[in-house]
Amino acid sequence: MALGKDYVGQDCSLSRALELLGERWTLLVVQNALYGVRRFSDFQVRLDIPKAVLSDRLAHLIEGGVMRKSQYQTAPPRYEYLLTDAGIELWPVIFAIGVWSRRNLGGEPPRLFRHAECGTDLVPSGDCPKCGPIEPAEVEMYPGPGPKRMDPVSRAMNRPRRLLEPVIPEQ
Amino acid sequence: MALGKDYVGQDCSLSRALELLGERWTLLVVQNALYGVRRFSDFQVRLDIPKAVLSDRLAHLIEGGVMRKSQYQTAPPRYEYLLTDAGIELWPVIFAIGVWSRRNLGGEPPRLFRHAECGTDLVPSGDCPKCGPIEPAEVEMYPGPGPKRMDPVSRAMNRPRRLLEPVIPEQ
DNA sequence: CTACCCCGGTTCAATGAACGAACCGACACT
DNA sequence: AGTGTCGGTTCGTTCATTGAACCGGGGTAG
Repeated sequence: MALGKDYVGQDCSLSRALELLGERWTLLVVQNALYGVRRFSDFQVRLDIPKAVLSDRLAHLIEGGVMRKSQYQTAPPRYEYLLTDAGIELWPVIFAIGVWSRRNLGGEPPRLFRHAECGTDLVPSGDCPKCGPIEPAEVEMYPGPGPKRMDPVSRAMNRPRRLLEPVIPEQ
Repeated sequence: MALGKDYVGQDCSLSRALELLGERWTLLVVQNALYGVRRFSDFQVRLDIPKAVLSDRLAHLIEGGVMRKSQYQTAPPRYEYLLTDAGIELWPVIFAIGVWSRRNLGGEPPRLFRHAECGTDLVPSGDCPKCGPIEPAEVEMYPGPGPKRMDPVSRAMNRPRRLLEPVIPEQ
């Protein structure tokens, strides 16, 4: 999507954002990164995405300044994929789409979000109703009533935890 | 994207929303509907989108309850495409992506948004800083410094006007 | 009456993207 | 020496997008 045959000629910010974020899987990758997924193989397990596509999407996100690649061991060289500040700023977008989806498409949420400090669930704007606007790192996710995946990565994510806190699948 | 090879197995609201909204062009169609575009040919002129794709996307949006088709003349039968309430509720999502894009990808905005009643520009959350949360119908768009398309539909959109107010290209 | 235009589409061949299976290289462990 | 893990790449098949051509109902100008 990002080469040549884009949303050329569009004059709005939305089209520029969609060239980067509008490809299939991309927003789900960012969402999982917010949820703490960092490793190539963990994204792959959680998303059931072809490796070639994941590789392509991560490359585009890095190119676009949304994620960055960081080496976490040298022998053999291994990398993890982290959100940049620009990427973390996508939290309101992802939360807003989730809110819209639950209101308008229905379905039980597998995860809920509350302000870690005071335990109050976030309102649709993404703010804490008691404390006002909060950072993604102040948000705690905890299991909701909806169905959950049972792969090791998802299971590690089903414990209450803050956004951006690294997911460590057991074994 | 919406048939068979979807984001099956994903457990989150985001993936359900993306099955409907994540296809190429779809969010741009919704955005233009919020900006007042209603007719098939006007979407087509504004977006430079293949007719077959536009037809497909409108059908999916109707199926998903985001838009509805309304007859505006009988001989010959002509239809316009309107947002449902669910569709109008996508305004915060679209505004949030636009805000993110301007902050993180740069570029001059061709359009700015203010509260129609008091004339104050909206804050990133989409609220009016003086009056608090407001409805999309209370938002007025007006030309910003960025480049603008010059097709008849876009030209009609470059005058200050409220969201959802129908665009009527001259001629 | 005829020709042409507008609107809202559909059809079709060519191109490009996504999928999934197979493979690979570096290293660790047994 | 063989097996396993991580982070990929390669490749043939399938699916989606594109742009051009076509179409039909009706209005309008000559």
